[in-house]
Amino acid sequence: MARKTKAEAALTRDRIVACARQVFSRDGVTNTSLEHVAKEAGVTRGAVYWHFRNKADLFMAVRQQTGILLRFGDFKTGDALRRLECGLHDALSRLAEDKQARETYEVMLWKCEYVGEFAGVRNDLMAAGNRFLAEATELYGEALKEKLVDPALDPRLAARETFCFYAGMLKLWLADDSGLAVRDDVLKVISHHIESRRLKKTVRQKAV
Amino acid sequence: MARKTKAEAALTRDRIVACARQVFSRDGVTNTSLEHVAKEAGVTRGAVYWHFRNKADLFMAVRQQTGILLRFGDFKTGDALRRLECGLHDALSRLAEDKQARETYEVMLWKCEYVGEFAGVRNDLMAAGNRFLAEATELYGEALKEKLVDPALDPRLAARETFCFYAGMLKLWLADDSGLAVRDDVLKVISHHIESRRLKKTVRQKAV
DNA sequence: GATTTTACATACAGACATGTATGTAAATCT
DNA sequence: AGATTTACATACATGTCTGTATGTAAAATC
Repeated sequence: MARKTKAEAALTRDRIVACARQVFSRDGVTNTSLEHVAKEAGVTRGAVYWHFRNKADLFMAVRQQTGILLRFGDFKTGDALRRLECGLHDALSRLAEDKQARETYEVMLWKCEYVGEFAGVRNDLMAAGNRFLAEATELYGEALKEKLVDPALDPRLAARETFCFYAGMLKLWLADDSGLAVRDDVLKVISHHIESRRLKKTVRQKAV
Repeated sequence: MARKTKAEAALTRDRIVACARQVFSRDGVTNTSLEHVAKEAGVTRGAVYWHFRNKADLFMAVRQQTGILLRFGDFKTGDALRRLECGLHDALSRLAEDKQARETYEVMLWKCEYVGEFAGVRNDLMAAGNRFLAEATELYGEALKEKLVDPALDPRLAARETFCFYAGMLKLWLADDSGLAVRDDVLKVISHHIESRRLKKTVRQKAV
């Protein structure tokens, strides 16, 4: 077969990854054979095995092609609570707009078994979770200093709570057909979660 | 082969289900062949196919063998918020004590791909979720009537938030090795989630 | 311009899973 | 007590997936 140019090869690689994501999200990771992926991408398994060592390796590439969802650092305006809210808001909005991100996360949360070679992926996920926890703890700490929240609030617990909330929301949002109930008003639910912590002025002055 | 008595047959059936849960939780649903399950249970695939139509059917049996985790109805004492808290508390405690429940939920949340025949299971899960939502909404409504919470609280949104929180907490708690951080103080996080909604007396009287 | 890689396609061998068909001895029914 | 059904074990036929080995024509290198 006619050898492809380097640029062309990069294109087929990208195409394979994109098709893998699509097929994974349709059939589940374990159920999709590399031949299914290859056929979808218009190549043979030879091409897939040229670019990737095996399915797990391809799966990693799928994950890498989709960037991180949550970037608290992007938001510099507003107080700590608002920055938290904006971060979560932004993540869910991106999910709604970006089909690629949606598919990738659906695969990770609903169409993948974290076993064997994939157990490592779960550790990756949890590492990302720990970064979330650290950032959220930081932000709640700030909120405490700025007296935006009940002075008795424990930033560590609050961050863990928000983490659980976010993880569950993401998963439920992605449960397509059945998740529509949650999907309708995620943004409101997020605001509710964050804003319900905010102390009203009259409350802050007169409470206890 | 010597035909077994009805009682004996029921025992082997139970044994197959129990072993299936164990193997599922170790190797993932898609990766386990019915022969693996059979071998673990000390029978052949013949026995498995006698009792179950296929793997999906067996999986349903695994789910059914483990009862429902969350029973708000069991708690009659205390105000609405406390009953909510007790329900969540109880679910997580049961998870910590009951290995069977732990394995079953680990399979459902981490070791299963919701695709094809298993898409129906996800709908089951979401139906259970809707019951959760209904009960939680009810309880928040009560809390509102009893003036335990901010009168501006929207029970519907609050219930959805708690639902997301619970779903994420369950999933994170079950991420064994990596989830230990969350596991240590789930109970405190739950209390934090519920109690942070409770209006303090001085606040309730003087706010706005 | 000859040589060496590259980017695949094709071919091959082995493992494994599934569903069903068939056999069978004992439990259950009548 | 004979007939029937049950609770499996065994055997079979088939499809599928994986990894690797090999072939090849054109890029890339020199």
